[in-house]
Amino acid sequence: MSPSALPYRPHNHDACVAQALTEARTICQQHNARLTPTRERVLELIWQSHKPLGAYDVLAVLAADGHNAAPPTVYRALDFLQQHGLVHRIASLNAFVGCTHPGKNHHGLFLICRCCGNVLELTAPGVSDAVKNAAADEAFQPDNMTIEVSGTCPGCASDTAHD
Amino acid sequence: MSPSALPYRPHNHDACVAQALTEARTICQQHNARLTPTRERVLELIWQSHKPLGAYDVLAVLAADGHNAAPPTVYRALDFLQQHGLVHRIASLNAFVGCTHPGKNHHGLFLICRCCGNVLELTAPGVSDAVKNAAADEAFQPDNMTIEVSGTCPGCASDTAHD
DNA sequence: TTTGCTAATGTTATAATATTGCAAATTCCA
DNA sequence: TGGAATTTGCAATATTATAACATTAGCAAA
Repeated sequence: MSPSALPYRPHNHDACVAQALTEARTICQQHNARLTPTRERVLELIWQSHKPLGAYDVLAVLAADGHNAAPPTVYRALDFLQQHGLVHRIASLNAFVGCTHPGKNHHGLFLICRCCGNVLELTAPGVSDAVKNAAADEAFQPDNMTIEVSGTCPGCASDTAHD
Repeated sequence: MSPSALPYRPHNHDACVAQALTEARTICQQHNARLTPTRERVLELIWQSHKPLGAYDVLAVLAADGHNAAPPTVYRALDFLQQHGLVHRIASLNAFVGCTHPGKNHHGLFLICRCCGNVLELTAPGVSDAVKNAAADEAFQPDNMTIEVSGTCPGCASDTAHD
């Protein structure tokens, strides 16, 4: 099994989160950026599952935490985390997931399961190359790409198979 | 020059619109679907340029037309047009563009110029295949893909080059 | 021609997502 | 410590999208 297939399989998710936070601290240090308590908490919340979380879902948890937060609080934290490559925004869902390859320079491809909602982030060089070629054919200079595929993950496919 | 490079070059855009409307009528007939006046007007508005138009931009024009329209009017028309493959929604912009390959079964790839706002839709089999392969490697069954690339179009690149 | 069905539209309200602008507090560091 | 820059708090508002229900138009069978 490829390690990237994690979200679709049982795994020790606490370890996932812990690792994400540790990596985030390292990266922020390297970038000389401040992973403040709010930012760290938002990152932790985003990482609570492999399902994308909406900004207002984050906001609700912060409120439950007793944090007196307003939308800008959340959007600012999310902007910061995106800027440092710690979370990705899934445009087709208006929601956010933790980046599973932080630090590495990459254009993610996201496999979004319609059934369970989990998102798997892949680094697919073949895809980025194909996109770059297609753009080059039109003399277009790409600087950012959004590639999101929705469908059925292996887990959900096997579940429905014997319904 | 490939014909698909049209949006980035001067062209007789009225002809573009006229052709889009004609094709739309044909397709709706084939689908046994009704291209009502509101739907046709919305399609025409979407086609007024190759820049994506927001739902509320459409709404504003309808209002200026004297049409007593509310958001659902526009969203319904847009849903209809999307269903019949006549317009595409650009997820990263929350906006809509006319489909330049209506009728053909395709997954579009969109090149979005940050500078002029024009969008070029490509049918790039190499890209879809690469995405399908990447998905297959994870045993993921894709059913819809969003591929949006933002960057600089050739026209804008040459403009800024001699600034 | 009426009746009844379905698709389409009108209408009001509201939900969900995101941003602006300014003031206050905190952190950095010289 | 003092001053600049960053971060946060907060209120208001902008933008995008949908829900729910009433009404009307198109069309075919009785």
